[in-house]
Amino acid sequence: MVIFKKIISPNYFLIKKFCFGLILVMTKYNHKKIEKKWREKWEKDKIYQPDLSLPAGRQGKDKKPLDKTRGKPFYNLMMFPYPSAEGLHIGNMYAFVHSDCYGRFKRLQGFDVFEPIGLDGFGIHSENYAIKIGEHIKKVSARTEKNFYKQLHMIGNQYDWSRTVETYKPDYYKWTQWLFLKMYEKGLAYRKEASVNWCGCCKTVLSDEQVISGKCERCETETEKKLMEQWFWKITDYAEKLLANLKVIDWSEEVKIGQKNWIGKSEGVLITFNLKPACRTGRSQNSNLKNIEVFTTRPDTLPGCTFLVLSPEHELAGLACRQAGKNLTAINPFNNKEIPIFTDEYVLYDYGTGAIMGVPAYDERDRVFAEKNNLQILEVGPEENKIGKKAVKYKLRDWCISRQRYWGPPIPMVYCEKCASTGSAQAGWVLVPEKDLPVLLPEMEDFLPDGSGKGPLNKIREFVNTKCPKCGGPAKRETDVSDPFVDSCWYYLRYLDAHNDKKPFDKLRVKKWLPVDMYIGGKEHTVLHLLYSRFVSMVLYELGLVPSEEPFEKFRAHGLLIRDGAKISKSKGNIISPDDYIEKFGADTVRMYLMFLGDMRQGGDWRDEGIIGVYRFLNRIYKLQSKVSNLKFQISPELEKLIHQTIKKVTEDLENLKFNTAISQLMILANEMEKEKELLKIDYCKLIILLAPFAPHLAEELWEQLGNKESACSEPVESVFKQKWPKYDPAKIKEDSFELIVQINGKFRGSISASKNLGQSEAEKMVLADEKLAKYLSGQKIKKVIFVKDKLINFVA
RNA sequence: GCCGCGGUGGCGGAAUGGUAUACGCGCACGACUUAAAAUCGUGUCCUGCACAAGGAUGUGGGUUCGAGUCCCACCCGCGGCACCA
Repeated sequence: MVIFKKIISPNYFLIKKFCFGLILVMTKYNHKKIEKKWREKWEKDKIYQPDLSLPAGRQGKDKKPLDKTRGKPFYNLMMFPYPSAEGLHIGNMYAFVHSDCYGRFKRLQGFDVFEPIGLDGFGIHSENYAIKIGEHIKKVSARTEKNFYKQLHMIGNQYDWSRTVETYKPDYYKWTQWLFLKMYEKGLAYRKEASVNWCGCCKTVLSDEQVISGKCERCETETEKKLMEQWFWKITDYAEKLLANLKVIDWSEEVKIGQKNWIGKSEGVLITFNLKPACRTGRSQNSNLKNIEVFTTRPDTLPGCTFLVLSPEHELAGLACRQAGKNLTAINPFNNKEIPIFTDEYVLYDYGTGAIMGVPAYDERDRVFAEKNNLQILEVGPEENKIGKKAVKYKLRDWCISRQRYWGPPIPMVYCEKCASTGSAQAGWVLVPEKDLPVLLPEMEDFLPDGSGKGPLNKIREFVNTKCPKCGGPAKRETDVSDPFVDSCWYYLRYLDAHNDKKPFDKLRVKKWLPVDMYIGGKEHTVLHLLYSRFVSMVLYELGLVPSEEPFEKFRAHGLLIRDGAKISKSKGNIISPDDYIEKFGADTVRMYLMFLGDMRQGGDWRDEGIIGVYRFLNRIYKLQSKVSNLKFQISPELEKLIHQTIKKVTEDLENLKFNTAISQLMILANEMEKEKELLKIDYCKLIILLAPFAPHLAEELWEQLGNKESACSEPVESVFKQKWPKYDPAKIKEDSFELIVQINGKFRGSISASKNLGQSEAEKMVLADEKLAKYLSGQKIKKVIFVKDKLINFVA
């Protein structure tokens, strides 16, 4: 019996599987075959490569002339992924398909669309992942690159695959280092001491995101702050411009607010407090300071100032009181009263002047401090005064680009003692000249930090010991690598000239394509990537290398994709790999479901149950083809109107990135078309073009199949993406009748079909003539009638 | 604590101050089928026998002829920032 079961059961399942498969073939379109066919065709015909020739009239003799058949350049950019694990997850896809759908829409509208892709592979995420799985980062990167690109092919986006960039390849980071050169030459790169997070157990520097509530992410040891010399870029010089330009760029409002708050401009006053004369002659000999300057936005509260507080790093901090005492005192310039000076950590060294005036009556934190130290709280009213001078301060800090890690571009600087002593180089630091770039990231087996506090590159003597480019003497290389945000702040430029080893990007070419017309990405990048990119673009603009200060004309943030109401994360075990769904339902279904499940700006909730709806929809569209007739006949006016309404709605929704409602409108049209016995080919063609940005593979296939039949479509049979986006006829949408909403006391009681431009008295008569509606009014004393033309009538009793 | 975004059926989600719940999922019933799956059709916010009448957009107020939408206060969820004087 047991043996019998063993024999029969696999066969039984095989038979079942076969039958099921057969039915699938009969009732479903073959997405695997269709999608593979079109992916290959798109790539073979290089159909998505834009015209990157130089602007007309300015190209050299041997450059090919501008192809006039292509449209206006449209740079459609999406945030390139960082391959931190083996493969892309559905959250990455979420952003990419929306962006691609928009790009395809623009292509159909006749633009010459440039839509590139690449990998942001340098950085701590990738490095940590490699360390975690115990494999060398280079090996891991090679593997993830292959897999990421495979997945990105599968989703069917219209990428220009001839211009991919990977930030961790020498031909890319050579130019990241070049950017450092430019910054340094312009006086925007400098070195200073700054604190880093240090884990004493792992003996390594940690990034802020690796410190979870004061503890090391990996070993849970309490982290400490360690002062180290680091490289900075002077983004603060551009604070005002970064702020001011927010008014002219078309970006998601929330992101602009985020940047504004991050820049944190506040206008106030610098007030000088003289130290008490006795103090100066005494213990403050080692400081030249005769006074303390504070920054305040409330100079009118000066009368209530009863003490000063210095940050612990302040020059005079050592002399001030740690507890109530009178080591050092100052004079309040408003009332000449002597007030104590304290030191406390609640005052930040790098904001304002590193010193504040304590006004416990008006400031919550000052009051807490005063109460703790039993200080006087003076309840006096604010009073306008002219003490101090106006000043503007920003929260924005300079950008620390140093990373004491391995997986990044080495900062192209050399330290030369000889040049330092002769004063021929600023503090001994010498730039690696452009001709010697790239400074290659050396191969190393063990790229874990060595515990010295310096980066892992410090372990390689051959790398560190070098010749000074200036004097030729012995010198030492910088062993820090740069922040991955440096890689990503300029990648959109490199796409345009991805394989040029003579220069980072072509000036004329960027002139043709920049600024980026549409940039879609996550709002988690509100303040870092998006601010750094703007800053660097401003610098390049001043150098005359790019055509505009702002890199991204239009930016739209998308929301977070969650699953079953929860954030998608490994620990929750709810990670979705797009591959399985693409295998089962096809890329078109996955694309469309991602766009259908919610508003892009708000994010969405992926439910496995929901994807079937979109799958059914695409199959219905496929089957509709059998209703297409080659005969000419008059379609119903209702359907004709719906077609025009759909064109209008889908066009407007796509322009406003409302993909979800655009799809629902397509569903409405398809549902109506299904009810027809026959469809005009020209109408079905319109539906296919409208569908194309969402489900490109299926649209191409249907377009081709239509072309094999006779006539009707005026356009030649070719890629559907070479067709024109349909236009709607406003006259066909115009209604001559409408449903008059009837309200009694604001409550909906019914509606009457009426012709447009109906007058109020006419409308009242119609309501009274309606038995059902009139009964609501009988016995009521009507005080007032609100009449909104072509919309509603409201009787107020 | 501050800033931003949100809270609508069983679920994902629609709604220029004017018919709340489009579209989709699920569910129920029906058609096709020996049967199931697939597909198609009908119905589906709640209370009610009702095509009678009410009640529902986080809570409480307000403005308005009329509020999911505008204003005020509060509660909850998500994301970001942490003493920025």
